[in-house]
Amino acid sequence: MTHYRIYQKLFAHHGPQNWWPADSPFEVMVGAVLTQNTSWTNVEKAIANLVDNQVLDCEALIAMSHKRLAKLLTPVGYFNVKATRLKHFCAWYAEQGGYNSLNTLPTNELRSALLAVHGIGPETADDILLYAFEREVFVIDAYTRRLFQRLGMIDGDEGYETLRSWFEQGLRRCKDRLELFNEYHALIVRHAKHPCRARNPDCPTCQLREGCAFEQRR
DNA sequence: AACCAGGAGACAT
DNA sequence: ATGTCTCATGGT
Repeated sequence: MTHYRIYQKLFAHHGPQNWWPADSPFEVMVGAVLTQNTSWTNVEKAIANLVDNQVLDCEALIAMSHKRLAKLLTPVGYFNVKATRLKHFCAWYAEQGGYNSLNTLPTNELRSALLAVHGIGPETADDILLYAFEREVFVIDAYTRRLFQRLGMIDGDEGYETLRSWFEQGLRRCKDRLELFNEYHALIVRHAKHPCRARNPDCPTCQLREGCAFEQRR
């Protein structure tokens, strides 16, 4: 089964996901940091806190105290770690001249620049590249590993870069890759949250098993 | 009441 | 290069 075929099945079953849920590229970046190992519903609460206090803004986040920021980030957990990471990111972001300035960089350079920021790892960097800077980068996360492991297409212990290039190569000839990568990653997350338990020929997991085994506890 | 959530860094081996 | 630990709230 090809990468694209699995995408088609996911799309047929779940429909368009309209990611990333945010009102601006900067909000995408903030959300990308806050959602590290954290459910999105908790991130929504923290972002609402930032909006309510009028600090969903690069300069405002830099200016405020660590203590106050950490308090607003309470719902996401790891609030001390994430307050530090957000501040590091914002300082870098402002220093680099903001969105338009960074957007002039080619994808590879922008990616290494992001990875050099404390608190931005491969997945967060790729979330930002794909959903904020609209670059053709395939995001790998734990769901992606588990799904394709259960599909028997990978071992599951491959390195991040290995998997990313595996997906990007597998989808290299597809048209509208930006939209494809955007939707594909969102669909994988959707499929993890809403596993299909019935026999469904359009479900990439059900197709191989009786009942959707993906994300089934024990 | 354990378990997981749209990970990353520090540190030891 | 490859494991293990920590960070921490909120929903199931």
